[in-house]
Amino acid sequence: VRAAIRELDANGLASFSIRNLAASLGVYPTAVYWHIPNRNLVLAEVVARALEEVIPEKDPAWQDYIRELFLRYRVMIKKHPNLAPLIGAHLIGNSSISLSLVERLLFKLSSAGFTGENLVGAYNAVIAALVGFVTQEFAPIPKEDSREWQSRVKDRLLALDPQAYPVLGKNLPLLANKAFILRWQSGDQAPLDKSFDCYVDMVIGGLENLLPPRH
Amino acid sequence: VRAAIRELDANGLASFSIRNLAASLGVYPTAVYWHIPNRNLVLAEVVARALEEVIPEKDPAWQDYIRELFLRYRVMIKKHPNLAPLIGAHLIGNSSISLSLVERLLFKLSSAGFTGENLVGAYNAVIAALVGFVTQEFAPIPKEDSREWQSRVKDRLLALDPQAYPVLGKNLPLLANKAFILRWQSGDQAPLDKSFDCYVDMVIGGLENLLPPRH
DNA sequence: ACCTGAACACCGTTCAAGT
DNA sequence: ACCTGAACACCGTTCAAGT
Repeated sequence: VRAAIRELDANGLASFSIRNLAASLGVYPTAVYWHIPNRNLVLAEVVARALEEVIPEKDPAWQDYIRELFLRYRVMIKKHPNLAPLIGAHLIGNSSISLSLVERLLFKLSSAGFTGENLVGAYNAVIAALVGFVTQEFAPIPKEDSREWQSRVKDRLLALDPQAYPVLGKNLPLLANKAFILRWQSGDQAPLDKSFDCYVDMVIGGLENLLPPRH
Repeated sequence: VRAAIRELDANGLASFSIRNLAASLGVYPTAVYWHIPNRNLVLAEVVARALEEVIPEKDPAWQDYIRELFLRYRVMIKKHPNLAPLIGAHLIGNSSISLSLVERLLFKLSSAGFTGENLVGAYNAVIAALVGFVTQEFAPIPKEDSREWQSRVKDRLLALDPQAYPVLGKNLPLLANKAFILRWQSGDQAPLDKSFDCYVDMVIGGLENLLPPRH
């Protein structure tokens, strides 16, 4: 699993193969299959290990717990950006991810006042939000033809007709390479720090808004 | 592009190959390369085409516009669940996605009162939230060993120690296969309708909360 | 203009054989 | 217990050749 993480950090998910993993361990590809049943289970273990360090250690008010959880998740992905699509867009990890993460979050949300169906809704909303922003922020750019791809994105923005797209045109300097769909670099090159703070505020504010009225 | 969407709907992203695409068109694999430069550009066009139908047609208050946008995105992904990871976890689409989508959303957010850096923050928060939930809801399960994988997820939940995980244990019937990390089916089999509504409320409430005070 | 066909450098995985 | 080695059915992409 450690070797797999090294490989993923170095070469990305698209290039991760059992054959490369074996080579990095100085062993024949087929030897790996004595230790693990298949490629997906290697990735599941990688995801589980990475998420271990995301669980907050402190135990503050629920709002701060959630903020801390979001920040820690993003810090982890900054260290391992190539894991972003794996956690955010595949269910592979579900068989291995620690249930402590889940229990702790559920506990915090129920202490906030969510119960029953509301607890489920709030939990799902938090997990979705936790993973959603960062998955997209650190989504990989196409590997083979990255140069051409980057200039296609960039050029069509610079050549944009401000008559046809007035708000976009007016705010282009603020948006170019700093907003989703308008970026030609991923989060490791062009992080969206400010927007992420904004997003976390939105999530916490929205959750407070969702709380059933105290009686 | 139409043939590619058919292939993706039928067999998923993992199985999508230029060779299969060519076969479905009754042609040699290499013939495809006369029409498109590479596999990624096929996928970029697919993403762009799918997102066209997501733009709301009506022009209501910004809160309802955003709700409509979220609902339409989810309806589209319900029709093409295998596109979820492509849009949510890769930047491939950025070179082809229609800028009208962006302009319309920016216009609505600026009409709500967001300007400058706040506009960027709100825009990024909305796009992240829009794609985040649905990407995870419809994330594919491992293809080859789906049976074993499903029972691994299911069995460890059913065998869970309620002493060690009290909140999780107590709410297990509400959570099993209905909450992120605790699911063994994807959104096409086990949709998270209620949680999604909850999530949209959270996002809109959070955005209102984010608005700079009127003067 | 558009397709065939051979070729190259890759994959995950199985299975028999070694030590 | 753990690894080698051959093999199978796949990939994306290039390049020369056909019509």
